[in-house]
Amino acid sequence: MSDHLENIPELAVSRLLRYHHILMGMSQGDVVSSSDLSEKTGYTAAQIRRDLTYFGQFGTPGRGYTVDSLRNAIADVLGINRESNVLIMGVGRVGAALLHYESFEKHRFHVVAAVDVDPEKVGLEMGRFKVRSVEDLSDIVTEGDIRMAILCVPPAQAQTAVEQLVRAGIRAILNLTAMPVDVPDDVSVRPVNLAVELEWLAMAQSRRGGSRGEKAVPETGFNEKKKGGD
Amino acid sequence: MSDHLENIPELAVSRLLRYHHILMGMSQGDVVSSSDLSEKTGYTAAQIRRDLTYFGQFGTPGRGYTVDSLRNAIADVLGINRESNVLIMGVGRVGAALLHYESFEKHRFHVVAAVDVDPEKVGLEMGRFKVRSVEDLSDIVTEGDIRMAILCVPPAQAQTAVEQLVRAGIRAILNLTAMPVDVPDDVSVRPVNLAVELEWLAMAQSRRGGSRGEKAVPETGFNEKKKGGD
DNA sequence: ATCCGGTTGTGAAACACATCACAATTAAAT
DNA sequence: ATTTAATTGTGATGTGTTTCACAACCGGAT
Ligand SMILES: NC(=O)c1ccc[n+]([C@@H]2O[C@H](COP(=O)([O-])OP(=O)(O)OC[C@H]3O[C@@H](n4cnc5c(N)ncnc54)[C@H](O)[C@@H]3O)[C@@H](O)[C@H]2O)c1
Ligand SMILES: NC(=O)c1ccc[n+]([C@@H]2O[C@H](COP(=O)([O-])OP(=O)(O)OC[C@H]3O[C@@H](n4cnc5c(N)ncnc54)[C@H](O)[C@@H]3O)[C@@H](O)[C@H]2O)c1
Repeated sequence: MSDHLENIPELAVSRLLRYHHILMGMSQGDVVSSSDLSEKTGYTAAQIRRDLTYFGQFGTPGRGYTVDSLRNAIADVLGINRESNVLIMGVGRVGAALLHYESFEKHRFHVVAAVDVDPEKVGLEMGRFKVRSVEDLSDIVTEGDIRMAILCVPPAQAQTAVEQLVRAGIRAILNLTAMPVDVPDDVSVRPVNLAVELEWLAMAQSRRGGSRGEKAVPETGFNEKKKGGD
Repeated sequence: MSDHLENIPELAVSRLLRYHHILMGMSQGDVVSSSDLSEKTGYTAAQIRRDLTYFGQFGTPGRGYTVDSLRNAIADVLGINRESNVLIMGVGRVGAALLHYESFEKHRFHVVAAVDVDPEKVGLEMGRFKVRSVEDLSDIVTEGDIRMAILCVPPAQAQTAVEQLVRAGIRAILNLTAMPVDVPDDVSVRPVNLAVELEWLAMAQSRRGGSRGEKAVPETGFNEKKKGGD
């Protein structure tokens, strides 16, 4: 309960996020040992214990860690210990699927609004939402206390849409578009690109016969930087 | 053009994948320097050059690298220099969106079939596909020469569905389900979980005022290992 | 009260990775 | 032909991360 996020190794941070996620799926009262977590993650038990010592001591020797307090400690140091409201931008096939998806709630993310530029879409009821116009974006963001958005507009509109989002006050964007976007330094973008994910699989494929795919490997970063091809 | 994937540092591999992706979006004839790539990726130019020396020398001093040959060399060493056929399993909202998505072609992934368990869905025309029954899975996989699948069934069916896929001969699975799944050692799974991606953003959010989010960070690994909660 | 199996927390050593700095090389200009 | 400006490829160095191995610790059994 001492050190802060800045002094924790980047790679440890990505693992902490993983532990957190696993702990979210365990019953509060339970006790979990580093070797339990090792089995679930593929990381070594020693590494897990080391990761935890970067910011405190929570375990009891001979027993392990109590799920609840460990999860809380991690969430605390990662700064993900609060509720977040989320906006969906672009209600096409992907955006519509997201509006019917309920499972974000468990992770304390609340989808609270959806906007589209297409007059045909504005006003439609989808899931438990009414699609609103992108013209009202600023108001929606302010009223809804929204700081995060999921971007699912066509790639060609990605940059424009991001600029609208930023102007409206959004500070974090999950970019489902395959298109890289530029943002100011104080806005975070996290790209998700299924083609890239498939490429990882293709790579793993071609490794058959080489090293067995045991070792777990690190996690990807924060911001995109410049424009580039698709 | 000498060393093999196994002796390349894990972290370098993840960057190579990134370079590859960027090069895919540039015109073949062009020349690109390590500092160009540095701007686009956020990695230092020295690091990029170092990454490339792990498996050969392709540049001409004073000019840089020709896009085409560099991309090819990377694709070659990563083993992603071939076409792959892909199956969609579960044609709900997400699966249907994927069936209308064309952009995988650019990356040499070809969606060639879709299956569902629901008799209401089987036989429907979606995009340019006819949804087929999960009972015909083995035949479809064999006939279509398919080794990769994108899993978009409900979380509760994830493990069952994966077992069907593996039995049918699929060797690589992109898991869009939020549910971790077990697979044999020689099958690769790549989980994509939007809630986790949102958590990265929440984390970046809470850093405001701390370290500027400049530094690019590594990329996540191959296989899940055991079951766990959602 | 003591022992015992199991587990944590952590120094120290080993390893992997990134950065630095520059000689070698090239294309283009003169 | 020579100069110039640009850029590569890489030893050497330094930093960051993982692993090892074990003393300290805890709770429960005897
Ligand atoms: N469909 C898939 O399976 C899939 C897979 C991976 C990535 N993607 C990407 O996700 C994005 C969305 O895909 P989709 O299939 O839902 O596309 P879509 O064309 O069905 O939907 C796009 C929606 O965005 C709206 N829009 C356009 N500009 C806007 C703006 N400035 N503000 C608000 N709304 C705006 C459009 O009116 C439309 O309703 C695309 O970038 C696509 O490349 C899609
Ligand atoms: N909807 C979203 O925005 C979203 C976002 C993130 C993740 N996900 C995940 O993606 C998955 C799919 O989501 P969805 O909204 O499309 O769900 P959905 O319920 O609309 O579709 C699921 C489909 O899978 C089929 N199915 C079930 N068992 C099957 C089997 N054994 N073999 C073949 N098909 C089978 C069902 O018949 C149904 O058509 C879920 O796991 C969900 O958690 C969805």
